[in-house]
Amino acid sequence: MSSGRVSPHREPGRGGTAERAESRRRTPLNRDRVLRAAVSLADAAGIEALSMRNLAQELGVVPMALYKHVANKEELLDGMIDVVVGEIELTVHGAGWKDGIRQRILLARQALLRHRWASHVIESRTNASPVILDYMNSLIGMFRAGGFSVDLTHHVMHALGSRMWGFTQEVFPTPPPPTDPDVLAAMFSQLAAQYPYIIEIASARSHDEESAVGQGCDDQFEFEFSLDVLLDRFEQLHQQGWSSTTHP
Amino acid sequence: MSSGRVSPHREPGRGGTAERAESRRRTPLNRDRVLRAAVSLADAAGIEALSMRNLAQELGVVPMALYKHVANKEELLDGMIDVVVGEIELTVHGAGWKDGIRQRILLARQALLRHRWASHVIESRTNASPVILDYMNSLIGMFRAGGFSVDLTHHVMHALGSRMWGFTQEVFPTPPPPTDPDVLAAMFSQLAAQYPYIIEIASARSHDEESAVGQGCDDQFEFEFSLDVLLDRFEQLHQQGWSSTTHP
DNA sequence: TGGTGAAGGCGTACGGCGTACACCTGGACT
DNA sequence: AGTCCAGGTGTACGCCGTACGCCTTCACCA
Repeated sequence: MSSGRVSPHREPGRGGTAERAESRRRTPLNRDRVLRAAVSLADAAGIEALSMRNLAQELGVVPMALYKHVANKEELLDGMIDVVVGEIELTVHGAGWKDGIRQRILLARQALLRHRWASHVIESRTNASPVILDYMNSLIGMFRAGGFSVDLTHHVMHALGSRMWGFTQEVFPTPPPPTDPDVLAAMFSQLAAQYPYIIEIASARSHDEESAVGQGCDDQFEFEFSLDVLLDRFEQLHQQGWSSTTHP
Repeated sequence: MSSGRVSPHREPGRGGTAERAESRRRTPLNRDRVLRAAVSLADAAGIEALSMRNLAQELGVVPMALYKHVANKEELLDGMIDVVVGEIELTVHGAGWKDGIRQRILLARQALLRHRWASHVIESRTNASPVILDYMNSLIGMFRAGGFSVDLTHHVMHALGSRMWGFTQEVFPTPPPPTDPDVLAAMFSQLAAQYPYIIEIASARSHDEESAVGQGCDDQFEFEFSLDVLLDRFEQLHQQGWSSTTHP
């Protein structure tokens, strides 16, 4: 694809007509275009396909050209996270801190879900950019506005952890459900003997589905359940005036 | 280092005396030794220093030799996690599900803390080994034994998430505290203007310490706080007979 | 006792990665 | 007209995981 790409420097390209064709890619690359292209590439081909070389090719440019706009790949990833986090809508809905925070986090979740690689990348980041700090600061502010003490807010933010970005690390393995029904049945009975409780749970959540094992859960439900567990308990602690000094 | 290493194949080595010197490394490598060495290497030098080449060198062997014992690096990482998870003490302490689970998870945390790379690796795994399934199965069993319904147990395990391994993804950036006091003060006032709430929190938790900003939190306290938030709320939901069908 | 087969270590090689470094070029500003 | 420099180029280096074929060793059995 995009086979008609030629190095623009070789052609004088002064002719008014030909210039138009080149104009798009001679627009000097800038940091923003690089980040956006990186996000698109990761969206389309997965984060593991995002190499400096692939990204450069996508932009019709030689790999080293990127280094004029980002210091290195780490900084590229930081910038990509900024783009995603920047998409989080910061308007406040709902009444009261609890509803407001709930809605805010669910909006964050939507942004993160549009870029499935983002949760993995965000967890690998070690430096917080202003965009990240803005988000955190405003979230903290919502607790404070709800009357939470500085102390409680601090611990509560820790307890939220990565859930403040709207995702839960899926440490529950959802292995590929084998299609062959015989194989599935055999595997099922063997697993049932060895891991009865896991099978019990996996089988139970067949509300609508009759397909016994696997099949995956309703991620959105699980997320909201977990979020509410946290928020509801936060509320209780707040109401009973919890403090780390009185409850060590 | 280890300069005296020579290919054993070149020397007949039949002489009884010289054989002893070689005996240690001619002990045929096996999967277990490979995994253990990998864990040690990651412990000592960090997970990013763990390459097949480095690991091979550590074992006095050529890189490709490892592939006779592990299929590829992914499987190596899986195996390393098995080693770590296998270190989790599965004896049950405390009375009642809540205490039992709390203790169990804190023991898991200890194992994970002995291998700081493990939390990052465990999150990147996509396949659950029998060792992992064993741990999960037994944890689920503790909820069930405590009278939790299959339904509630399922959601509760999701809510635990990676905390069931005893770690919390530290999405809170603890940037390096600049040593120069002047720089620190300047940075402080600038941050205070832009992220007042963050600064408020960061400054507050100076119980024992007087050093204003940064400095990191008491991880263990934060972990236990978060764990208790979850377990306490789980208990309430259990007592009030929560069910996903009645509380959609 | 000699032959054989498998287990396990070896060597070479390939394609991909991030990126250091020197170079070139076109356009803006003096 | 001359200078500067932002920004794109080309080459090269040292890592990485790992495919493939070879060679040694040794247990086993005829």
